[in-house]
Amino acid sequence: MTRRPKRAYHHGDLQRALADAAIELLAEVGPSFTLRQAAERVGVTHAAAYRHFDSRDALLAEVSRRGFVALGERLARSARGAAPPRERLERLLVAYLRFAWKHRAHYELMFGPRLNEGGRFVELERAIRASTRVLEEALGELLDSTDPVQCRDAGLAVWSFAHGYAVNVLARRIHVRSLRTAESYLVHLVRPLLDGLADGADAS
Amino acid sequence: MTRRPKRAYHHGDLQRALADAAIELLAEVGPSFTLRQAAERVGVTHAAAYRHFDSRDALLAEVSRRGFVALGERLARSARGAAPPRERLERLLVAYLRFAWKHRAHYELMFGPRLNEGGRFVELERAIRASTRVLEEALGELLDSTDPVQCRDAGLAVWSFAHGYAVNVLARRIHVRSLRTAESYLVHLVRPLLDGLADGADAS
DNA sequence: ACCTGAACACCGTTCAAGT
DNA sequence: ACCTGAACACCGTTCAAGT
Repeated sequence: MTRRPKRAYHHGDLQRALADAAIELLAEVGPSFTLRQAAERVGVTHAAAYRHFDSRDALLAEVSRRGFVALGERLARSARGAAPPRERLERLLVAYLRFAWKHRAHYELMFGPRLNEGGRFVELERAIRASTRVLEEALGELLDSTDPVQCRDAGLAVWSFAHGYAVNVLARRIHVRSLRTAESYLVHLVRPLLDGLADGADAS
Repeated sequence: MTRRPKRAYHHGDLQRALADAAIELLAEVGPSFTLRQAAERVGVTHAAAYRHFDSRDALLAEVSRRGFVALGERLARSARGAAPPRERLERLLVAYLRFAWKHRAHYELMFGPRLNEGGRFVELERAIRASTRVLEEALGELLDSTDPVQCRDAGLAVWSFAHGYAVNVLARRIHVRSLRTAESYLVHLVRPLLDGLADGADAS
């Protein structure tokens, strides 16, 4: 489909506009934002949304997908500068935390109860996998390994750690005064894990 | 399951009955269960719920609190048998995963967007802290340390890891055919972290 | 093809009134 | 003190009708 240049939303890409509005509302009023609010923000009747999304959950899934795409981009950019793998990993983790911190509600939606039950929303799945690829690559270098299984395991371990930490920070179960504090505490806490991974690779 | 209108509830502990019903509904229909459904299950008008809870969120907070109490009990019980700290920790992690697996929706609610914003719900906070105490104790033994800061850091690291792993399993981002498989994979993945923690304690 | 208007069943919350 | 009945504003979803 051809994209009309700078038309009003009504004639242009309403699907995209609704997702944009939903992401804004997520930041402004939280996860209980309404399909009708999103439609109103775009300047369209709420029934119009159903031309582009099967349900509110389908809209949420698209919002979630866009979140993973954005997260993947941040991670990739943060790892760009050439650096020893150890430092690269720490930068990745910090970038991960920053995303969760700055897009709190969006992040919580991404990791909330499953939006893609039943195998629908294949694109969401793909976006998730792509977002963690950078992590596995950096770990491959740290472990000096090309074994995909080993890299996947390590990637999963580090990702799980980062996510669990982010959740604890967002829920204020960790008392930090600023994002900066949370960042350095994360780097501090993850050190044993990275040490353990690197040593384990040596031993084998 | 079977609708049984319990006459006794009306004169008894309606607050408890509503929370019970909510937990059942969480398992049966998921997180979008309704305050009205809970009231109907108890055999009471939905307006009656507001005599015991300020809002639906308050009911959710109570349900969450009860979840953390239950989780704390499982963890404590799983660690009871005398065993080397390493094995004890692995049992704790397995018990943690089992809880998340068996009470999926309840667990997701517990770690979902914050129910206790604004410092209300102090009891929820206390239940959360209590549930992780066993973890810190076991880590104190592993690290052979009584330094509370060190134990808290280690506890936070292991807890973050366990939570992140559980979320990835529940979201089926990790492909496991059974709970048993998920358990042993968890033990496998967490090994580097425990190694790193133990080694780090030796070095200092 | 895309959107509107109107309707439906349902929801959280409130409150005067019953017991 | 605890609960009911009725009401309010709002929601997700559907669909015939407009353009």
